[in-house]
Amino acid sequence: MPELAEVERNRRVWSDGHSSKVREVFLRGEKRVFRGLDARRVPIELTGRVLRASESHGKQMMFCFGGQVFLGVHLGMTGSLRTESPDYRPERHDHIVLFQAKRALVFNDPRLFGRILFSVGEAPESWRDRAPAVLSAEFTTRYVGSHLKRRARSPLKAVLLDQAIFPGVGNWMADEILWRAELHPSRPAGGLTPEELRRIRKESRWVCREAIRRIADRGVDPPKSWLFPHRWSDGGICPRTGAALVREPIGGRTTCWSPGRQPIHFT
DNA sequence: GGAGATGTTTCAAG
DNA sequence: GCTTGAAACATCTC
Repeated sequence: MPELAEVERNRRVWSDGHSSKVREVFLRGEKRVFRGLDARRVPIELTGRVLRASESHGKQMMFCFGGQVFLGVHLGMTGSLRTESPDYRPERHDHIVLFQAKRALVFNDPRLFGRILFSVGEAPESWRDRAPAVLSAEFTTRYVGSHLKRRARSPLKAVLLDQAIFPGVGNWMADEILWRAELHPSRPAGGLTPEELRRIRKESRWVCREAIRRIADRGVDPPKSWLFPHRWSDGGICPRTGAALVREPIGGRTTCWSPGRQPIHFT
């Protein structure tokens, strides 16, 4: 269940293990989540290290250990982090478990779309090269506009999902942003007026900030006044207009929008 | 049994 | 060389 705020919530679960040493590492190194790295190094480097700090950025998380050891986690579509007791026995879809004195930090991912990054000395390149956060000062209307221009012919929905532009925005957040900005998800990204561009930036930031407050800080789902609870199945009603919502694939993903509120008038 | 799922990467075509 | 769309990845749930 991992978009920006869910990712941050998962990070906070493992942050229980800050300042504690890793006594033992369990991992299923042959699994796809370790693609692109030599998984045998992971237990060798991590055993005996203290988890010093962690950070999330978009859909990525980085856990930093003593000795400049870095463990990155991407939850993919079905990944999750949780803690268990120190005598926990790893189960079927647990791919890495870090045992500490008072808990076990567990990464579970049935569908294996998630990914583990690992490096020693400095953080992995993809972490160092990440795009500006939606909530950062660099995320200006000018910045958004220049990136949308490059994707001029793609539907807005597809561009909102581009992690190099909107880090952390996933399928439901993209729908929420477009619904609030009153923009049809099929609109070509290059055809927005300056005013519409400002709305994209404003609502992107609002949805990211509020999602973190509710989901990461308080652990509750967005309320009925959002598109969120109405978008998951056919038959949903727009909480602003009272009209039927539409669900159709756009940009390769299930997309939900409110026709009266988000017209296709190509300006 | 079949379709679809809150994601990314890769590949081929335009 | 860049953009774009579709397929592939693997498993579970409805």
